[in-house]
Amino acid sequence: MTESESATVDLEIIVQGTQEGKKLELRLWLRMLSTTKLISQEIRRRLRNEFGATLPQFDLMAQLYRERDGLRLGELSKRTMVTNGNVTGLVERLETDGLVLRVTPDGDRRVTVAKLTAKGETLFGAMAAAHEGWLRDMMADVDPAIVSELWRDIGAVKSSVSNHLSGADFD
Amino acid sequence: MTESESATVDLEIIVQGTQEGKKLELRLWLRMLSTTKLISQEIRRRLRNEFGATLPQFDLMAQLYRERDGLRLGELSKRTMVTNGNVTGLVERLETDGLVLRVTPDGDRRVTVAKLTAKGETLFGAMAAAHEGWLRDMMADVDPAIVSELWRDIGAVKSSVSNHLSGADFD
DNA sequence: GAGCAATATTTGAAATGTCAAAGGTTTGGA
DNA sequence: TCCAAACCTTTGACATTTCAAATATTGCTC
Repeated sequence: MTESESATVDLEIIVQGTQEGKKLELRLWLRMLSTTKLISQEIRRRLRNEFGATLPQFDLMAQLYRERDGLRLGELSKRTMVTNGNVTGLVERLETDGLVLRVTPDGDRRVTVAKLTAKGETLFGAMAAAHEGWLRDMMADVDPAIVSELWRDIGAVKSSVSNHLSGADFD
Repeated sequence: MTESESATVDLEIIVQGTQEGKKLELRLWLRMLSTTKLISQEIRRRLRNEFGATLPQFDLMAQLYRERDGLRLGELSKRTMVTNGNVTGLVERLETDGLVLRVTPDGDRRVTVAKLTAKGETLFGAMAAAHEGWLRDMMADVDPAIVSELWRDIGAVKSSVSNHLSGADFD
């Protein structure tokens, strides 16, 4: 490549958005992923140390907490973004710990509905309060206005992604 | 609770920032988590369908791709944010597939260094190119200026989180 | 030079994760 | 009515995940 060609290329890069423009989406994704991992690990560690629970269990219980009548396993699977087979084992273990109850409704015997027990509700209440505090602490250095902006803009990302999925997925 | 008390509470909520203000960090976290899961699942599906690879394998190979001399397993563990024990199995399977090579350097026999094989480099090159394209596609509806902003602001979140970890973690 | 702390990886147990196939149940025509 | 398609959950094979304990090696100290 001659010098003049090189200069031309550089100009084009600058015009198009400067190097970073090229892989912006990739860089955003890597940063989202590492940040999410960091926060997840911290929450996982605290849930384990303070409540003896796991993050997936917490997620599942969160869904049941706001649906006091319980949820079908398939519905739980959608809401937690966890596969059906996985939900089976998850609920199984929570039932063993007395936090969740499984019921088969009269109308349709294909269905299994999971509900929080009283013990489950109590435990989740405590975990949820702590969880919210942990997040506030972890994000304490971030301007609330920025937090708001992020919430909105990540919503836009989620929308875009939802509209460009290859599989049979949709939100 | 009387009606007047109830009204007072409502007013306070509004003054303080309207319901949403209260749990902003929690809401941001939930949205980050679900968005990350969504993107991860899409990438995982495509890696599997088009290359027969898994996301953790892809991540690990990405680190080795930019360090042609290889990396010690402990270093791989830090960079991929995966535990030591996990790296062992991951590298083991990649070695079985002929994508990665394990070497023990002369100087220190405690150490294992993993390197990409020629086959591994070729495969990863193809995966990386596709991967970048998938991300561009998925985020196609998001204004590049927003993507840039998100990259910066999520960096701020990551910083804040890093400074408020309970364990012996730091970045 | 013997022993002990520090370092690096592996191992083992338990939980989570995916996918595909298999099991029951319901439902809606023919 | 019967049966095939659709629906819901479970199962089984395998990969990934964490944590803690076990191994192996090095390096330092006395």
